[in-house]
Amino acid sequence: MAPRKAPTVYDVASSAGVSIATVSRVLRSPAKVSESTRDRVQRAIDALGYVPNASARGLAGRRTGVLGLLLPGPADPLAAHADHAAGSEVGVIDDTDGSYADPDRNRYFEQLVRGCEISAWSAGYALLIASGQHLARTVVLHDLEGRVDGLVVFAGSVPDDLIARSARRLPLAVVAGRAEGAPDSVRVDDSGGMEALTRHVLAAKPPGPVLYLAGPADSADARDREQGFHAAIADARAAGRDVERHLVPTDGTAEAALAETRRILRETRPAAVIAADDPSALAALAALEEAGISVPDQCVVAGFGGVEEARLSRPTLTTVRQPMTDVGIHAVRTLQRRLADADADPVDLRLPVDLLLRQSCGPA
Amino acid sequence: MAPRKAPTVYDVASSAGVSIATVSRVLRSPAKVSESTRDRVQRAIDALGYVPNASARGLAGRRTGVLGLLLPGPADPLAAHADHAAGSEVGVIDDTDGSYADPDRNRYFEQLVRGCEISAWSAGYALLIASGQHLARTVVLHDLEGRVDGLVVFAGSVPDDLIARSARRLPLAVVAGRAEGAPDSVRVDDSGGMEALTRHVLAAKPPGPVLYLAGPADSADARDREQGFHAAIADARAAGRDVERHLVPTDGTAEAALAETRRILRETRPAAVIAADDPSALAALAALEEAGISVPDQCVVAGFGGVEEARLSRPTLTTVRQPMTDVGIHAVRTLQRRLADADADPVDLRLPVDLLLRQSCGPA
DNA sequence: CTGAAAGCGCTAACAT
DNA sequence: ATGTTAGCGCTTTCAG
Repeated sequence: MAPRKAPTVYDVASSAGVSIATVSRVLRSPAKVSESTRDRVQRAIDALGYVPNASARGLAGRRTGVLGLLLPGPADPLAAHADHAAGSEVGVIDDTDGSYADPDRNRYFEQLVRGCEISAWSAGYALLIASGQHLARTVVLHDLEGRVDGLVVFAGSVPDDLIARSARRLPLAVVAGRAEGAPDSVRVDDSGGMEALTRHVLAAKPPGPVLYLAGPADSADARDREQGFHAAIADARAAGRDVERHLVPTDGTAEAALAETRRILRETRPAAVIAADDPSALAALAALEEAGISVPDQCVVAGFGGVEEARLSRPTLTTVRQPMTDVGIHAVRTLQRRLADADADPVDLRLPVDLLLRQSCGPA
Repeated sequence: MAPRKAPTVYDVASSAGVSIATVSRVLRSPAKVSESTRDRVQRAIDALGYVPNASARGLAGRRTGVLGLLLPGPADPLAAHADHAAGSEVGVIDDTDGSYADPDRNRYFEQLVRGCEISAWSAGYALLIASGQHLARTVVLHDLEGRVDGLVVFAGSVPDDLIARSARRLPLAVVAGRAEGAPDSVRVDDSGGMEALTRHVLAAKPPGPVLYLAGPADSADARDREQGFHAAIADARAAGRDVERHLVPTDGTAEAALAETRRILRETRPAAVIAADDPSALAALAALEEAGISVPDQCVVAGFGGVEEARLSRPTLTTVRQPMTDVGIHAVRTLQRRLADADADPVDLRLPVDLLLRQSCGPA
């Protein structure tokens, strides 16, 4: 069953006794064709099983109808999800018992892909995905450029100068970060999320110092979160509260977090541990358990990210959920916007996050 | 900064003082061009930032260089993963403590996407993904047909007759199931996996009957798994062992599994519960705990699927991990195969699964 | 080794 | 309302 040659507009046209222009019209602007011929053409299309050739369309119409998504090395998500209004309020979901059944939590990339996919198809675009790792990143980006009308690029998946070069050629939105030279970006509100989280922790913790596991200093996310942390602390102090804090830079790995927490526990007895990421928070949880310090009674703990383990740990971990599906949705919208108006103002969206209250910070 | 018109082969040609044919040659078959002109052309390409237009290429070369992946309503995965040889041995991984740190476990679709993506790009194809839900499925499939050289379709994401129609036009591989009319398919070895799992359970369980939560009868996967279960039981009996079994059909939901298990526990005291899916197994675990039956001492439990929760439950759940990344990889390979030879023999790959031994079935 | 030229299938003026 | 026609940018014989 060798795939036979696909029928073209010419086949449809002659079969329906019209010109190819008319065939094209019934496909693109049916209103311009009389109902009778429209029906005749449509019948021919169905009979022949005609499917328009996207390459020819793309060439003639100088648009591909495809948007690209470039991710770093691994993953991508795509699960059922309600849109998240692009306001600035921090949503609060009580998930003390870890039963908050958002089916696609944590699946960071999967959610992002899903969001882009939903948004792209509903805008009439197909979605091409690629991760800049298998092949030289530059090759992939380059290849993508010739295939799409716009590009969503995950921050850091490819060097900034390459992003800048591509951004000069086509609409490009950076997600989960920024890139010099790319006008548009969509990310979550890291600092606002951490500030809200810290505020919550400060309200829940017993008396004593706050330990902050900061993550790598070369990560923009980590820096933003830390800034939110400091803001909340400053606020509390301004309100007359005396808060002692210990800043602990780590490389962002759970191992480092574990080692650092253990070390600290030998010197101090923290009343709260806040980590810039969930794995580190979970590591801290483990270190505290080792030390016989009970969570949340003697020390509260909180993370950032919303990974699945945070929901299933014991105690379950209070954390911040990142609306990646929305990031994807908005990134594509940004693309459409710029596709419609190349000179639109640059946008740097910061989507609000959700605080997930769980056992590690005590009763909600 | 309005995106300016992209340079074409003509621009490169005139800039390098050659014909467009030569430009095309340095891109497609560099060997046919003398080194000096090749360098000259390459310099022009770099200087102009020329990127070939995929639509024009697709039209002229009558191949798009794109493969499509059609998924059902939701999700898609994509995580780091080692290739899985397509043999027929059931891999066994001891994961009693739930620390088996495969980063992409459970992420069913994500892994599939990832596999397709890896495989497609390494074969020189881009990957277009779509899920047949937002828009009418038929529209998506149709649209996809005009854009790609081959299609991977998740079983059930679109009606079989549509799949058959598309399969007549282009190489199409069905994954995670079969579809009438599509010659090629790639899925996991459900029956072999369940057979191995059951064998393991039979060896580990205390004396007493085996409960099998079968899942929905209209699911081909569920039927295959049940067949594997029966095969293992028959084997044990043939070996002279006396095994009592209780078959319990469910609708595949955890709720049904919970209710059924509770009901059964009022009448019988099983020594083992095997479920055709992880959520059901976890539900059974809960029902057993309620009834004060200790797992694995008094009753062992096993699931199928390898979801994340199975790793994090207490006790951790023995289950079968499905190599979805490999399914994706092989699906794309199948496509390539048929792209190369439209009359190749049909293939129905059954990829081997891994048994994850955990606490719910006692010490490994 | 290189150039000329004929499409690939479709869209979008421009005619009629 | 419908037909004619000129490309869109690239690949690929076919000559030279």
